[in-house]
Amino acid sequence: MTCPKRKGFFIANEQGEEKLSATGGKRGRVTIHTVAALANVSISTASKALNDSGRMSPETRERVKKVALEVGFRPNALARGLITKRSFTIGLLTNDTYGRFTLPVMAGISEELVGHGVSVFLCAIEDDPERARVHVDAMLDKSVDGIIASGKRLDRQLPVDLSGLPVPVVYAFTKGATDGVTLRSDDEQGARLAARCLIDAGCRRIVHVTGPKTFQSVRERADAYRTAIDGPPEVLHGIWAEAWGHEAVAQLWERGGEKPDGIFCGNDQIARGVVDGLRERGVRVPEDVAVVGFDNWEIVAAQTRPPLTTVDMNLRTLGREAGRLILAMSEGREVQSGIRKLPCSLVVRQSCRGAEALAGT
Amino acid sequence: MTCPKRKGFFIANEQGEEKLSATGGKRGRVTIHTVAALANVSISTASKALNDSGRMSPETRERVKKVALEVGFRPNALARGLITKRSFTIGLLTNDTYGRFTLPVMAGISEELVGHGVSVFLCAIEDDPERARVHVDAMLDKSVDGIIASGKRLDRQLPVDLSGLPVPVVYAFTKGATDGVTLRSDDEQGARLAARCLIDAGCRRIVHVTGPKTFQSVRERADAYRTAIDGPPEVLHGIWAEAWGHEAVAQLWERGGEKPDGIFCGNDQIARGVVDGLRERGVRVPEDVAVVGFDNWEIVAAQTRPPLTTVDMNLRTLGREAGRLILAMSEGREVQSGIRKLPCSLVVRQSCRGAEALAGT
DNA sequence: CTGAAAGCGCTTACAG
DNA sequence: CTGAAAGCGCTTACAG
Repeated sequence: MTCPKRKGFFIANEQGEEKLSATGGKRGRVTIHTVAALANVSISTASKALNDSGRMSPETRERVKKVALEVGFRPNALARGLITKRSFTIGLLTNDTYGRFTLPVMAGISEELVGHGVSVFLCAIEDDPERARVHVDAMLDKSVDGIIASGKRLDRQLPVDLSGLPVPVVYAFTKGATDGVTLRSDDEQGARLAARCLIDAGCRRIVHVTGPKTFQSVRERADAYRTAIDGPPEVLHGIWAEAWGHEAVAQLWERGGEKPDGIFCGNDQIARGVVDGLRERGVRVPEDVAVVGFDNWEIVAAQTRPPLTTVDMNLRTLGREAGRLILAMSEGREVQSGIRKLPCSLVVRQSCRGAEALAGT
Repeated sequence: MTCPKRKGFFIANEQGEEKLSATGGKRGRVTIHTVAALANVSISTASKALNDSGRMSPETRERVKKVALEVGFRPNALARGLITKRSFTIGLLTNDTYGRFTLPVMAGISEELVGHGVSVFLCAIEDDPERARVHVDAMLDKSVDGIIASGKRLDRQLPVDLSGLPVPVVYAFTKGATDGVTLRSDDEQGARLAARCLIDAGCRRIVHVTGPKTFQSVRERADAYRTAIDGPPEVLHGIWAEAWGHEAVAQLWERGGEKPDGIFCGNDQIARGVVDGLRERGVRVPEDVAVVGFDNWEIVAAQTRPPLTTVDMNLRTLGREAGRLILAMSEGREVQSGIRKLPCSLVVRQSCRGAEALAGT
């Protein structure tokens, strides 16, 4: 035995043998003591070997790593976090019950972070300040490395003040602190994409059927639509529902005058109502009237007859970006504050085929 | 000064003063040392006072608690977890990308646990065994107190083996280990609810339009339907899509013979297709044909014209139950293994009004 | 090149 | 009734 006869040794070796014989491990996980004992080094050296820190002979480092691998050693994140002040966890706060926006964002965040060993707490707070507070406190107790606040409107804040928290915060798809880091989609650019698609499809008279004017995104999309089209703009405001799509078609077709040959809708639900309304009137989509939606909400867009051409806000990418930023901030890297607009893209299905239609494809 | 002049004191008091002057707290959070120093007790006593453990004079206990409240002391969950072996975190593993099932389940879990200080890691694994492994390892590293595995099919397992893990596991809406604890909805009872509603509405010839026979839930619902109705059963299998609903209506109406006066659909998407198909043929719902769906997927059920009467699997309740169970197990309480079926309920909207229709309400 | 010691922020026997 | 000591499983100066 070349091991120094120190107190920890026998215990460690005991564990080691137990671990080697029964890899299930009932009496707790294998700790760094086991690895150190088995590799015949001190736990300091074991720690440094595994973290690629400190200086030691390459042989020693390799030997320790090999042993660690063999016994399936995984460092206890709680113990590590206590010292390093990094817990490798972050929190995602959301008030989006349906998950329409949260889920893609969450997928992106997770995608970006899981490779860095970071896990994500999901906290659904549903606009309840009390509950929000409880969740935030629970996360701070657990020393999260950062919090991503996500919502469903750009012009509303979550019902809890996240400024002045001892951890970095990134806002995604919700109104953030003025000096915070905020991520959002570029709705104007998205609206231009939609308008461009309709124009390319040969539409001359394009109407915009959208949601309540109180939504910032509604105003932005409408503004972009107004400047993007050639003819006189017409914006019809209503609620975010299929029924409003029907209703709008009824209004447009039951009044006198020229009918539109292109309709840009504020979201996919409205678009679906519009398409259904048109079909019921015997108006063909996209031959007589081309329609473009907004959101690319698969369940709505793909089931519409014909399937919707629509603007995708690339929420998953937005989530990845949020993950990247919160990681950088939690590692102490400087991140520029302000609002970052991420581009939308157009998903072409049947309801508007853009230039293809004219090309006769 | 009545404080013993021990080493920790000055540091603690220093922190205490900093904390009291600037409640923001930049130089780390306030620790139990601060509380102890300010309350003039040892940290052991402080700890016991705050945890309502040990014995001491009520005055001392109160004094410590008061100080803790004043300085906003919150125990570091990492440190506490290291000792008590409870991290007050659990993991939710899911392969349900859309969140159709996961979100309500998650809401229920969270609802049940947040009051106990437990936070939930959400891990979306999308049927990728590799990713599942990475997520599970990351959670074990963080010493989760338990894992809830949730899916979207009762007859499929998640792509990772969760048996033999050092933490308890509860399966929700997915196939679990044979000796595990599994939660699911009672689909047969749900189907009986649907059949009963149609029968009560006066339907004499009820057809079942549903999804692929390969799904266990499809078979269970179909079996329950067969025994629940009076007349000869007829089950049409297809895919889980609106298009199949249309198609089924076409098949039923374009062949000779008697038409159904009631249709029980395997999910809300199919039901929506059926209702749309009927309307397009001039068949009135519910007057000529009553329709009942399954899932109560708000976005589909409420937007259908007329809105769908449908079976709700009460996934939120299922989530709460899963939370309750995992909490019990993580606290070492015995929980009976096996499959637990939770009852469904019927949400009555317009497409089938059950007995009301006959009552003339 | 390697290890003993101190310590992260708590809890829990144990001693007085 | 209260506190000193040991320790959870690690990391990190520091000393040799």
